[in-house]
Amino acid sequence: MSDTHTQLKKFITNQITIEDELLALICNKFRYKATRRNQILLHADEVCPYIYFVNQGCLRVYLLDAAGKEFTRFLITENRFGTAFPSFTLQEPSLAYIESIEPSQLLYISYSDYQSLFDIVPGWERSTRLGLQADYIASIKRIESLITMDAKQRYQLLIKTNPTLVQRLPSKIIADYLGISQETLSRLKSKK
Amino acid sequence: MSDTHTQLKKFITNQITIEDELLALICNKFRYKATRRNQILLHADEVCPYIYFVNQGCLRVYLLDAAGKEFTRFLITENRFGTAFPSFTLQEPSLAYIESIEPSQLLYISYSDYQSLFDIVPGWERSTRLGLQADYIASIKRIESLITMDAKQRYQLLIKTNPTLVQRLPSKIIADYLGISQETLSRLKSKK
DNA sequence: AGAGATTGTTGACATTTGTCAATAATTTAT
DNA sequence: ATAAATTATTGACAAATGTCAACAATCTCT
Repeated sequence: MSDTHTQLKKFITNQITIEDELLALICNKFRYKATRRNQILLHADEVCPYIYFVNQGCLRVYLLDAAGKEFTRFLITENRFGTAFPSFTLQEPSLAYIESIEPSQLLYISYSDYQSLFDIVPGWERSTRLGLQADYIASIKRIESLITMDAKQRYQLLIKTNPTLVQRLPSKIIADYLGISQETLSRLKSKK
Repeated sequence: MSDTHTQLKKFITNQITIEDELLALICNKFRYKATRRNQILLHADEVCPYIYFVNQGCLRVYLLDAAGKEFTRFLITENRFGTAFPSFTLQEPSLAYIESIEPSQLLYISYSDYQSLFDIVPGWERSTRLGLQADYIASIKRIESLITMDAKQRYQLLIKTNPTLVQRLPSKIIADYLGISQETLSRLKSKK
C-alpha cells in the first residue's frame, strides 16, 4: 500500500493534523484500482457503493437523458475525491453514471467503511467537513457561472480556472460540462 | 432565549443526539435579530461575519452585475441555515449581497463563535457536516437542472419541489433564481 | 383610501444557442 | 500502418430566450 496511498495521505494531512496510526487506519480502508479508458464504474439506477480518490487520471460523473444526450455533472482529476454524491451519501439509486475517461489509478472506499471512520477516527469528520466545504463552494461558483454568464464567458472562466482540463479532455466533454453544445463550443474557439 | 431558539434546537436534535447542556452551549452563541422587508444584511465586498438560521421569513443571497442586473444565488426560508457561504467560510470579501426579502426573525452566529464550537462541542462538527451534505446535494441538483433543463422544465421542477416559494415570492425573484428573465417566466406562466 | 412605487404582462424584434447534416480531422484498435 | 470509429468543424436554419418599451396590475406606505 505504501506508494499507492501517499497522495491520499498528503491530501488528509494538508487538512488536519493526525497521528500516523490514525492516518493508517483511514488509508487501510481504501483499496486500489486501475481502470481503462472509458470504463464505466457506476450505472444509473445503481446505488453508488464507493467514493473514489483519484491518484492519476480523470473521472467523469454524467447524466444521460432519454434522447441519449449526455450532461457532465462533474470532472474529477488528480488528488480529488469524487463519487455520485447524492447516491453515495443517501444510498439511493443514482441518476448519474461514473466513468473513467482516461486510464486511471484510483483509491476507493465503501459506504460502510466511510461511515465507520466517522466514529473510529477522530479527525476524519473534520477532514470530510473541510472537503465538503471546498466542494460546496466550488458548486456554488458553478451555479453562479451558469446563471450569470453566457457560453463564451463560462468557457473563458474554465480556461482561466482549469486550463489543464481544457487541454486534456475532448472538447465534446468540455462542452457538456459547460452546458453548451459541441458545435457552440467549436464556434467559440474559432471566433477567438 | 427560550422561545427564539426552539426551532434551532429542533433542527440540531433532528441531526444528532446531544445532551441538553451541550445543546445550550451551541444555542448560547446564536443571537436573535428581527429584520424588515428588503433589509440588506451584507453588501458585496464585505467579509460576511455571520451565518444565519431563519426562524421566520426569507433571506435572499444575490449577485449584482455591472449593468445592475440581479441574480439570486440562494433563497433561504424557515428552519434553514444561510449565508454568503464562500465569503463566510473563507472569510474573504463577498461577491454576493444578503437581504431579507420579507420581515424576518433570524438567529445568527459569528465566524469565530462558529469555529470555536467545532472544538468545544462534540457533535457540532457532525451536525455541520450533515447540514453541508444536504446543502451540497441541493446545489448539485440545481446544477443539474441548469445544464439539463430548459426554462419551462426548471420552473415546473421548482413548483414541484418548492411550491410555497413560488407562491410566496415575487415572480421577479423566482425568475432570476431560475436564471431566466422576468418576461420569459411571465410567458411560461400564461402558456401553462 | 390613495399616491407613488414596484411588479407583472404583452408585443416586436434581436441575439444566443441548439439541431441537423455534411465533411474534415483526429484518434484508436488491430 | 491502416481501417474504422470517434471527434471536430462549418453551414443553414430553427427554437429558445433576452431586451426594450409601453402599459396594466398590484402592492406599500403613510
